[in-house]
Amino acid sequence: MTLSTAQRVADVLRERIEGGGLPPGTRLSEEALGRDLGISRNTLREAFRLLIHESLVVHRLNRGVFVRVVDPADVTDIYRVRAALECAGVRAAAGAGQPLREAVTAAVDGAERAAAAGDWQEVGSADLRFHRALAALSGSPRIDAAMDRLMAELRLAFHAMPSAHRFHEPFLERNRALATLLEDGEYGRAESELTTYLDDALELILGALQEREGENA
Amino acid sequence: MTLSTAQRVADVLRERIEGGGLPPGTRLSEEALGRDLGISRNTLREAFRLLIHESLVVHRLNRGVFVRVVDPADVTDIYRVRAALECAGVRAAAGAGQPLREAVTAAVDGAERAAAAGDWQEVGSADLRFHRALAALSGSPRIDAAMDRLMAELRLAFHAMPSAHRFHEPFLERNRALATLLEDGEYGRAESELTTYLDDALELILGALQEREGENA
DNA sequence: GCTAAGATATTGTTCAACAATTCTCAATAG
DNA sequence: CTATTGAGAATTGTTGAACAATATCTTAGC
Repeated sequence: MTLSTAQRVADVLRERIEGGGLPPGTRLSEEALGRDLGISRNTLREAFRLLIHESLVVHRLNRGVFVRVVDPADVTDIYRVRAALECAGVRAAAGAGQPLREAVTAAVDGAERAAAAGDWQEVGSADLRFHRALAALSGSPRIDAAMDRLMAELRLAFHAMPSAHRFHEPFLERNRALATLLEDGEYGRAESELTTYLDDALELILGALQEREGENA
Repeated sequence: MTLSTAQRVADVLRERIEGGGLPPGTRLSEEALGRDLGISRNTLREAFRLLIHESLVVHRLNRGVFVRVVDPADVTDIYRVRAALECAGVRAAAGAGQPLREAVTAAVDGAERAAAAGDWQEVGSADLRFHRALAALSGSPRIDAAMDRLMAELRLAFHAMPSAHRFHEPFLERNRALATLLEDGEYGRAESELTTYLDDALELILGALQEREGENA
């Protein structure tokens, strides 16, 4: 057995959460879930710890674990941190190695290919890879890890987005523009464009969240 | 009891580690520690997970957990992230609220008072507060949390520093200069000064680590 | 001195029982 | 009718034990 039971259970729960089967705010009862999955409470708790580390769920003492709720304040904060890390990457681009710079271009290429094929889910993945590649230009393992956690949190918020197509389409062109600016060494302009880019994306998401909020009235 | 057993155990271990009672590289035996602290292995492992999340200890599969060893590559990476977060704070200074800006000045004041009193340990604490206040200008809870983790990691490396006095003295003046630049709205100059400041500090620490490395030959 | 097989010790995983805490909900006082 | 309180139910926290998997140490043989 190369994968522990707890890991497999965590995989199942991760799928259910990201698939929408377990909506944000849901309480994950140890007894009910354990009986459902045929495992002991202790093993389930071990699985919870893995998901807590991914910040997919949160743990409240003596109250249990709940599927993470990402509210507008969280999304705003996530974009603040992204701006800091991705801008730092852009400013480090001049001194970054060739492989790191190529990863940026490769992500944009992938997004355009996926868009041409109409695979908008893959466009979304490529977009995440693009932004991760920007931050990775710093060459910092800690920044890479931080970006991964931020992206995992964002995925939860994306559940509220009505259409991946409509959300990602306008950014395809801007991704390409950013990549070109970097290739041309226009780091200052790339940074200011990236800043407004992130502000625009944040506003789109916040708008979608607010609309969805209105529905529950 | 408002704190879980695991949390209290984690607190005890954190103190022992930061106090030097458990030097970097020490293996934390589950059975021995559990017997020593009067808790079960399961609870101790829960405490370990909290410390792992703070990156005070590391876990190696089937080998147990060890007090974190911070090597030169780690220190370099930590300073890369600090540069990204603190510079982001400086650039957000214009839009930051009055309390956040006052915290920066207050930290510099505190450091100077402590230096005048000859309390160099307190100078070190005030210096950390100063840099945390810089990053906090972004107004981001996630950035605050990240800075706390980075500082905790750095404290482990500081154990290798021979003299807090010699290390901190030259930066007292530069802290004041930075705070003044911020008060005067000279954000561009503040950022470039901060960048060279962090580079200098990194070099000092790396030098000290290398010296200490030489001693163990 | 070095290698390999076996013995020992430690961590990984799972379980079931008990303790401590929170939650539910009806009864009561205002 | 609302707010409070308290007993009981439901849920999580903690423990100790057992067994499996892995690493480390010991020893025999070359």
